[in-house]
Amino acid sequence: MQTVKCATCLLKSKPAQNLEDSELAILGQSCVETVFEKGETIFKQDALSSNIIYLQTGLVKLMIKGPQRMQIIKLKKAPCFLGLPTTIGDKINHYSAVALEQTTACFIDLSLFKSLLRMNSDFSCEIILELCKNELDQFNRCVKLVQNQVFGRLATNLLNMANEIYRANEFDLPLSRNEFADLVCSSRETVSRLLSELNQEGIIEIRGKHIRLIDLNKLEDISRNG
Amino acid sequence: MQTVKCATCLLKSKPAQNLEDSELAILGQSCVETVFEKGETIFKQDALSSNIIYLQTGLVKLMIKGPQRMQIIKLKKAPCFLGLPTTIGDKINHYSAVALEQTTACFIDLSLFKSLLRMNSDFSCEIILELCKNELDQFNRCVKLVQNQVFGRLATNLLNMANEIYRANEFDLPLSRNEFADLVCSSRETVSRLLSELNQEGIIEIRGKHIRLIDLNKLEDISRNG
DNA sequence: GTTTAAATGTGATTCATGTCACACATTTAT
DNA sequence: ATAAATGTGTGACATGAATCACATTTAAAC
Repeated sequence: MQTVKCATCLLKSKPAQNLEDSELAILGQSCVETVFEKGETIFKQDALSSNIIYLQTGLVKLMIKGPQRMQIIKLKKAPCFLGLPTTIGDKINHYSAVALEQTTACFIDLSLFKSLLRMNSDFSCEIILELCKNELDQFNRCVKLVQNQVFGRLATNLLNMANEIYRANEFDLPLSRNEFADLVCSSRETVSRLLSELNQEGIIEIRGKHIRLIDLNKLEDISRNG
Repeated sequence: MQTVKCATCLLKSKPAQNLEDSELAILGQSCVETVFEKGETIFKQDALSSNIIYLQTGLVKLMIKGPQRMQIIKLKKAPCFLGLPTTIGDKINHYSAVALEQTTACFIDLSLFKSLLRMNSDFSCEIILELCKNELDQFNRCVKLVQNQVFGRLATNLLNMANEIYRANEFDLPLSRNEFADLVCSSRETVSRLLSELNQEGIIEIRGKHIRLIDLNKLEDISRNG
């Protein structure tokens, strides 16, 4: 039964914890679950969209087309909602989402989502809170982007993956060097060079995509002042 | 009577158009109006805050402390709400707001604001919409920041002021060269140089702070591809 | 009106990082 | 298994823009 499924699955997300059984039941009726393999596009910039996406499991990159090249604006890890800012204003996606590993996503009809917002004020307040947090994060990302050099941004993103995504100091990079460059807003060559340098100085250990953060203090320092 | 005042003033903002008379009356009771002169700080990063600010008239810069220097993240023109992202999560301001011209601001108690969000779902939906729009804007700003060079960002911001803030091709820059540099994420010297250059090429005309945009097409072009 | 301080313009210099070039490795297709 | 395609490391070089240094203008203070 889909109703049950929604109740057990969506409840992992903080805003949805405020939804009542009856509301979850409504959700369940128009909630479609889909599995995406690594590399598959979940939604695409400039395409029409009338869904909010709830990311049940997996990892996703959000990408936006710039004047020169594609850029990764952030990584999103399940459980979370995707595509609120892109869907709720007009019906056109202003960025793309691509799976970085096998990912389960539920498509929620936008009008249904909106009526949930109206029905349950605790739910909508949590959504507001999350949006506010996102905006702040984005502000800080911007500031770092300008005032730190590539070295600092690289360190920041490595730490971020360790702390927020994998919760471990050893993990496999979910991105190619090229994608990593798009994330830290640099070029493939520079990223490659700087990773080697960190490796030589014993701050990290890197073998292909596998990475181990060794000297966290030094990384923090580079992240702040680099 | 304060109640009347709120009804006539707040209604200019789109989200507040959804508030009912009774709700506006509640607002009026705990809404404090203050006038800020040019240069005065409305709220300050790292300080405690328990207010949402409604900007009635005027122009404000939002600034954030970076590892090296202060940076202007955006200009906000009345009428609008200020400080949602900074206040609603925790109680600490994550950025500062400073008046760029004489500005009238209403301080709204946060808990009151929150209860309005709960009471009136149309209101909260409009707020969500505005937050989503902000996040998108911020994404795009980030992308431009990285992929355009200073010339392009300069042009973008000039056009922005003409179109969004002053709605005229001739206006007085509300910022010093230093502040303008903080806005386009560059240095005072570079901004000065590039403005001179645009002036010499007859794309803009500049005399001190007074600026006139002449060749809008060329500016658009620089804004896109510069 | 004179003095002082702040804001601005412009040249010379330096540096981080993007770009080009190519070798090598790894994956995918045939 | 071999070929083709894609991803990666590293050197050489070019360049946008920050920084330093100083002249000059504008605004503020007395």
